[in-house]
Amino acid sequence: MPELPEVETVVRGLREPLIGRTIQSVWWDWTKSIRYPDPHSFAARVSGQTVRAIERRAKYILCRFDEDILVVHLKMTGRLYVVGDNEILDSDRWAHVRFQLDGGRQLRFSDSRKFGFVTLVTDINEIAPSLGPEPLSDEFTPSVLKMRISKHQKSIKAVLLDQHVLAGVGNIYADEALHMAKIHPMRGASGLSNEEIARLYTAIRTVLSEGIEREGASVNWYRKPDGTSGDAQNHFAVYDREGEACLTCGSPIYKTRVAQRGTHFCATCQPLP
DNA sequence: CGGACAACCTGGCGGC
DNA sequence: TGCCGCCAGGTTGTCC
Repeated sequence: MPELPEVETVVRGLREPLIGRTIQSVWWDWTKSIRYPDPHSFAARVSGQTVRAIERRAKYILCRFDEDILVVHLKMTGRLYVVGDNEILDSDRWAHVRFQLDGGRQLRFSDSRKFGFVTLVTDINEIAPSLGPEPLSDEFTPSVLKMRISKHQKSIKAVLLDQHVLAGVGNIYADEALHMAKIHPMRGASGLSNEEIARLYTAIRTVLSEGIEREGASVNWYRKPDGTSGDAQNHFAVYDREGEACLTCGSPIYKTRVAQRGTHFCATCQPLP
């Protein structure tokens, strides 16, 4: 899925068309895309509510009404977008949940793989308790990173993917950040030096910020709410570049398996001790 | 606690 | 062209 930069891009793109709009009705064709409450209760409760704010927490999209919060997780292939009156007949066989808005437009949750979901809560902690800090927030500092990763014995890659340690980093940006910080993904998280942690801190913030500036990475399914692609995929240093030359040293990029995830790295820039 | 793996699903791609 | 196996941005739960 979309990771932090992609979700942030979706959130920014939805504010203009959604804030101030009132949901009139809800249509669905896949019950499990609506996690809570049951679809009929969900539709009844959402109908008549007006969108007051759109925010992001980790990889969750928060659509705030007066009391309730509509939470959306895109998982691997989810999309959230608004179609206008003239495009209302556009077909999207994967748009499993559709919110009819006042003014004639429609908010769609589309998800070919059906891993994602929409749900209704009154507090984000109901679905995502104990999430780690936002990596781009002021509360995230090198010492916070050190404190949070050093208590884990597993690989640094696995720790970066753990949303309870740090919220929002996924498989692509974990590989990119580790390459930028010159740290091998299989290094033990508790064995990193202060200097390495400082580099990793800067690298995480840099790759995520650049990802947002480029409006996300369109690998496969991700699209911005307006339907166009982001640009971050054209700037990957290692992700999806197996066999190609490292942009830093020219050595071939290797792909392996770490934490059960495809993992890309440069053995020259990111040596194991 | 950590690691391996299955589940949840479908589509795209490479190989034969 | 057709079929088959494998891979995929995430998260959660189970088992050892």
